Amino acid sequence: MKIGELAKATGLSTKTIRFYEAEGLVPNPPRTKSGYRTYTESDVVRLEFILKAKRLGLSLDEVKGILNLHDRSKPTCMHVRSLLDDKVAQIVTAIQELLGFKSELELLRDHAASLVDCRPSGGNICSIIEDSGINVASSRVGWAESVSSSRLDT
Amino acid sequence: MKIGELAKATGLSTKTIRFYEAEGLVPNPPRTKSGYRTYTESDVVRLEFILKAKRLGLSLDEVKGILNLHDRSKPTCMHVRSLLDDKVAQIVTAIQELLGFKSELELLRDHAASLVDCRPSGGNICSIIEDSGINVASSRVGWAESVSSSRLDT
DNA sequence: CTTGACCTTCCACCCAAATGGAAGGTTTAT
DNA sequence: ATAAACCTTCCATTTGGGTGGAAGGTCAAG
Repeated sequence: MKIGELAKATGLSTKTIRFYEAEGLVPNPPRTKSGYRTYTESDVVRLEFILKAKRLGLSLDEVKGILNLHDRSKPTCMHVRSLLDDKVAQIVTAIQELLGFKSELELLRDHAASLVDCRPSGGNICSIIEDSGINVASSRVGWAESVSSSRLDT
Repeated sequence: MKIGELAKATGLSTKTIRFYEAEGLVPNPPRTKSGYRTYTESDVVRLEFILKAKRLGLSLDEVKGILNLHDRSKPTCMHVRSLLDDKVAQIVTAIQELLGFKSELELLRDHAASLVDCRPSGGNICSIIEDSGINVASSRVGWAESVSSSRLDT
């Protein structure tokens, strides 16, 4: 199977497959004498595995970790279970932060709705934001960040 | 005030302040005859405003939009309110997606815990993932993405 | 007068996960 | 024989929010 056929079989682009190869997610395939990559069914399986794992929210690095274990014939299930546990925990944390943050924003929005005059009374730029009681010193820089960043560092 | 003092006053680095200037978030400050940037208290206020708005989950582009309105003396509150409304809506969507995804993962994890033997029965790499019923064709590529991407595009 | 702390500009690089394109080689069908 | 379709490698770009460093100018204290 050439790379284009593999691409069609998996729905990935040839670019992406070569990218995965460069990233070490798929092994270097044997080449024809003219240099073309040749693949087998097992490569389809492997790429589909990668797609499923990605769909589960695993990063390419995490998928790579699982595949490396597999390739060295070590059991992957414990590893995968703890990865999944970590993901669930991350999601729970994210949901909690989002809920807290949502009520913070709603409070603020309702306060804004109650302002008779839109011009700031004391604040210099926008009283909605400046009267918000938001602590500038806080390290949180946008709620999205608490939710991304999924590396587990081995 | 020189840039280093402004940095200390706001907790930002001098790099970041110059970056914000390049991005149009803070105006070009007057310079000393030797080229040093000179700031006043109002720049402290402006940077603190930016930090607060960022803390509220607004992107630099969104903050810039608010500041531009303010600098042209147009009322910003309506704009800010709708920005806030949009953010709340985004958060609600994100929470719903996360909840759904969490139960998906939990199902999977519980299935994994019930496996007596860790070695895959039919799957080739990891039965937890390969038996997951995850649809490869799905376009979702990780839960984090549904939660990031906060542009509102005017 | 020199040391060290500060300032300037500009350019490159980080993260993830690819995508786009140029320049050139190969295979297949007509 | 030649065009279309495919393949190769390598390099640049994307997004967002900055960070690092080089090369050089300036300023205050001792």
